[in-house]
Amino acid sequence: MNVTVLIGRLTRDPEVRYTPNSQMAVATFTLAIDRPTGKDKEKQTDFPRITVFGKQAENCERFLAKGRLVGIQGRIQTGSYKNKEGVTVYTTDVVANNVQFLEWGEKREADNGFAGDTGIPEGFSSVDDDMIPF
Amino acid sequence: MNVTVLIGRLTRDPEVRYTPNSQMAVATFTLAIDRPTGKDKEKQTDFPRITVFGKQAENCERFLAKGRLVGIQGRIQTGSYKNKEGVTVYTTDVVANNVQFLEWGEKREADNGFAGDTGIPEGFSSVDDDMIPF
Amino acid sequence: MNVTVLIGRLTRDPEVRYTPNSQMAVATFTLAIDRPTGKDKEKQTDFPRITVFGKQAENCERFLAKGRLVGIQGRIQTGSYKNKEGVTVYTTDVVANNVQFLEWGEKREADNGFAGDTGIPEGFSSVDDDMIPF
Amino acid sequence: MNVTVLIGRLTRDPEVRYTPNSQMAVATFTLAIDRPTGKDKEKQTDFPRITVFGKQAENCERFLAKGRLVGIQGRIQTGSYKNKEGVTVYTTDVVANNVQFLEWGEKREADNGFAGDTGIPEGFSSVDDDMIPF
DNA sequence: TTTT
DNA sequence: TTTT
Repeated sequence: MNVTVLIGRLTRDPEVRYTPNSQMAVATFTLAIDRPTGKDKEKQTDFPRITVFGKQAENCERFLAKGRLVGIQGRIQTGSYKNKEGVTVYTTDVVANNVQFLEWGEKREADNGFAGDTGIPEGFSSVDDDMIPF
Repeated sequence: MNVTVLIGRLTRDPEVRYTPNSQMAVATFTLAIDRPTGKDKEKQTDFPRITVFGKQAENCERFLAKGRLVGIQGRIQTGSYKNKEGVTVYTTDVVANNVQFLEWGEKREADNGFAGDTGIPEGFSSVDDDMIPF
Repeated sequence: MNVTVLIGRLTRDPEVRYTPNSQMAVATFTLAIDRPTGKDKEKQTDFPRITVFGKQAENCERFLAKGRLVGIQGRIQTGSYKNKEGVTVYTTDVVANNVQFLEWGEKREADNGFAGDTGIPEGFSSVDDDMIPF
Repeated sequence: MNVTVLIGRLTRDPEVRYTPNSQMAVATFTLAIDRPTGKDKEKQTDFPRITVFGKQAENCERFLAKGRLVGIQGRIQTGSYKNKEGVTVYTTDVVANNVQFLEWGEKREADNGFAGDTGIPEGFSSVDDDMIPF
């Protein structure tokens, strides 16, 4: 059993890649979720990273943007990759099997992030067909 | 909203630390959760890291051991720390607010891991009172 | 373990009662949640009944209204009562421990439902202190 | 969004029916889940009813029995039927899309419940193809 | 008895 | 660095 449900806002526009073989869309983004905290403590926020595959990834690209509110149903997925120094980095993501758009309206102009700054974790920059979870 | 429910087996005995001020117990361990995968694909497993605070942490120390099956109800918590090279490492854990023991029996002899090998992520090696989430 | 997470719209304004002794607020309402269904099948909707206690119940009264979108985190609670014919009726509700308002704006004018039509299930019409789940 | 995760024990052996057209297996059973309650209050238990379809229903029939511990991932489904007095009865069930067996061993001898006492709610006694949720 |  |  591995179930996660989140409601939060995108910290940036989603990034979309395509797997080399099946050309399946893979969208990734990060949610900001405020932690319910006693009034004495300072506000804290969690930033889980979300991965979406296939048709839903394409819809995320079309309809989501920085700041938009979404509900996610998915599961925790762990992995690892070697960074350019050759050291192993461990990752923990939420792979969504259901993304619910809780706010609509005109899609915002894309973030004017420049090319080198994708917001995508290094280990995911080359999405691959064996990442597809079904 | 930030809800996670997991059922899996401990990859090692839990590790327990105490916060310096309140002397609250903090247990950490990793679960192995097999991914339900088509029979054609090879078996895959996720390894989310769990953190438990307080009385429940003490019970984890007493009753859990490597291989034991547990149910976790919690939420995803993200954080970061600087490693000894000064580079920021991002972490994603599940902070449990409910641990359900699904197997009992004699607690196993502890893993004969030697002192330097705690299995605890570097960023957590000094647990601190401001980690307490309530 | 008993965890439920829902996102849906209120079918009516919430109803609020107070327990006789502690005078704790108890809000009840029903959510409409569309079932994701193949395009060939007709649209289907589930209508789980939600119960909220205490401060959150008061906030539901203030901020929620028919049609409003909410997220619920809670657990399934079953019970039973005898109706006026003396036959036992079994109930299944979701007791919320967290209600997240996903839409704001002016609270709508109340439904012009007349007095005898509370929308509250018979077994709940007399809320009682021993219903308080904490 | 409509997500429920439960861990509990069967109150009876599962009952299995087949839909008239597709001859798909439909298993139903009730879980007992103890409510975590302060030590002052008396112990309380919830009894949600579970419905499982298809191959998983067949596995439930083969491997589950009264008292066995299971994990359920599913969603809340509401419905209604008319009883023999012609009065409408509303139902709330959990439709499982994943049943995890948390205990194994020899399947127990079936409950010696007599024929007229199926433990299945009246409204479900004639399972029908349009109940299949996919 | 049902919501957008 | 991984469990049955």
